[in-house]
Amino acid sequence: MRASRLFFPTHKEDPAEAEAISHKLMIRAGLVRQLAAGLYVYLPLGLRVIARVNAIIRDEMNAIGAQELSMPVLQPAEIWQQSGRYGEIGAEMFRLRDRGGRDMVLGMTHEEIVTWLAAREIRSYRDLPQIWYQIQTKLRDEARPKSGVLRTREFIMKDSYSFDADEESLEKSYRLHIQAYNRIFERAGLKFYMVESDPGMMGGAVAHEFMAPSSAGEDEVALCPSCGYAANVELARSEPARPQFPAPGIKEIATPGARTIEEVSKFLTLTPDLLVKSLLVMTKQGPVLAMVRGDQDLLEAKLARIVGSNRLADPGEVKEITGAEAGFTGPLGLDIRMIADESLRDGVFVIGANRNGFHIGGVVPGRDFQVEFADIRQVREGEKCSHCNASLKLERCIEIGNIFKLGTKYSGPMGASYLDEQGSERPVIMGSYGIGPARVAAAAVEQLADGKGIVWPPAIAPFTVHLVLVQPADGRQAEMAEKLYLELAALGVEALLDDRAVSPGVKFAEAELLGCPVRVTIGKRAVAGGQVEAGLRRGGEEYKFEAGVAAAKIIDLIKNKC
RNA sequence: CGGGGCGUGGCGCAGCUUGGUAGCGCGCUUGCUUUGGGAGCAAGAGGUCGCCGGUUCAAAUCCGGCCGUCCCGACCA
Repeated sequence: MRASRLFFPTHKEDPAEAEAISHKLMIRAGLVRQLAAGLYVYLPLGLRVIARVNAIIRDEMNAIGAQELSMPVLQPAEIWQQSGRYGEIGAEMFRLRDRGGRDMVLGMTHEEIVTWLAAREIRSYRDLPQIWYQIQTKLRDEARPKSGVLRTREFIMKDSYSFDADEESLEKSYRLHIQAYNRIFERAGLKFYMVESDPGMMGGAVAHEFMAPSSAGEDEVALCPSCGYAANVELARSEPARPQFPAPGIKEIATPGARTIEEVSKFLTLTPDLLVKSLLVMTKQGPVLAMVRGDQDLLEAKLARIVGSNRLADPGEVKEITGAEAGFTGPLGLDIRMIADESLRDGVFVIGANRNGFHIGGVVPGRDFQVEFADIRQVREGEKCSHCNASLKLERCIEIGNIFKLGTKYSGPMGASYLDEQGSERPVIMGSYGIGPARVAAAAVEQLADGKGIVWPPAIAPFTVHLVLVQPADGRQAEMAEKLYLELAALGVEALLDDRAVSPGVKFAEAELLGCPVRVTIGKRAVAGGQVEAGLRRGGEEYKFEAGVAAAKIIDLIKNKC
């Protein structure tokens, strides 16, 4: 491709609306343009990157025996009613009517459609197992699109679905996906982890996410450097240090004006881990008292898994239910559901007295009041790993892929079943697996970019070689560059030839901004010395090659150093 | 959905407090010069100041409403 013909509008300055590095650079390098919140146009260079990511995905999906197909984005609402998700999912799903007044949706994912297909076409255990995939557009009316292409309302996803006769076979399909995903992300040049994740709305019991560490990510994962335990903080477990507890023995203590953990702890000269933080939350089944240690934070996602969706009670509700103002809430005397974090087990704590200006000390949860114990706290950096006792690290990550064991969540209600060897009808056991190609690209930008621009991993770079022809007007330079460009093409490497009549400074700066792995310079020095210069975008090493053998040498360089 | 910021030529911004005929840098066009690190000189083109309404002799500027977009939070198959 010649730069003189390539549409790649670049910007010198960061766009005002961008915060994330990938967002700034993908706009500056002319990869994407924003149409509206969460809607992006992919320009030629951006699309080339996505196409290369997709090619890797296809390659590795095909390698595990998956078969590509394509399913509609526009879907009848009826099918979502069958699975039950039409009612469960709220404003995040785009809903519309066709001209005949039929309710339709724009697909946010394709479990329903693929299960519909399986229900009709899979009949016998002989038809199993199957893995079907597509690379298709998804639409979600996101509450908050953000960070460029990292969270958008319309995006493409590689989604695959496995169909198996039993759990054991599902395990195989699941493992095959793990294998494929590891290869895909390695080939794409990313640093990533596979972590345990919350199955969430997908249903099913087991799920993992593939996470690319980056400060632009929206998720946080807990990692054990010693045993390899890795989990999304939404479900990560840990062993917090246990304080020295005082002797038990209930006694009321006046704590005038001390409401927050900090104030009470200061007033009583006790460390916060000797206090109980009692939070009144409102659920569909009524109020629930959630308790964590004073030094810890409640993780709402964990609580939600036990009590369903919930919100913090407002001050009026607290007063009505506990009889005291927020700040003095505690479990004693309340006749509502109570859930305490596991770290409150076997300890002696100070709790709120449900009486303004008072707390109660010497309380033993489970003995002095009835309570369910559960893990409802947020893991903190430095807490001990539950498996090996090493210190956990927390890291912010971009979710680039996920895998779920669905079981019969969809096949059951939608009637996807098969006849086994004994002739009895059984539901198909399913799995669902996603990858976001745009997130893979953006994560690569986030992880590798430097002050000058993007640094693409070779496998997903828009071009592997960026040929800078310094002075196109100089016939000898142009001839050398053309020759090398054609030689590279003959060897299977499509280069970007910068044949534009712009100043050298612009060419070099833009080459760095675009981030192709190898930059080859042909200017007056090349004409005078018969050598071309090749430089690596990553690391910056420079090489000189005799013009006659330059193409072969550049190929070697790509193979060995990229 | 709650909180906050921003909306002025293509891009990045100033001007708004204190109302009076819209400015800077980059980019773009033309010419000449230049040509290994975002060139120089000269001459140009390009703006309903997000939208609607109000106040005023007069509104980019003050007031009200709406819209868009970004950030934090909630949410997130």
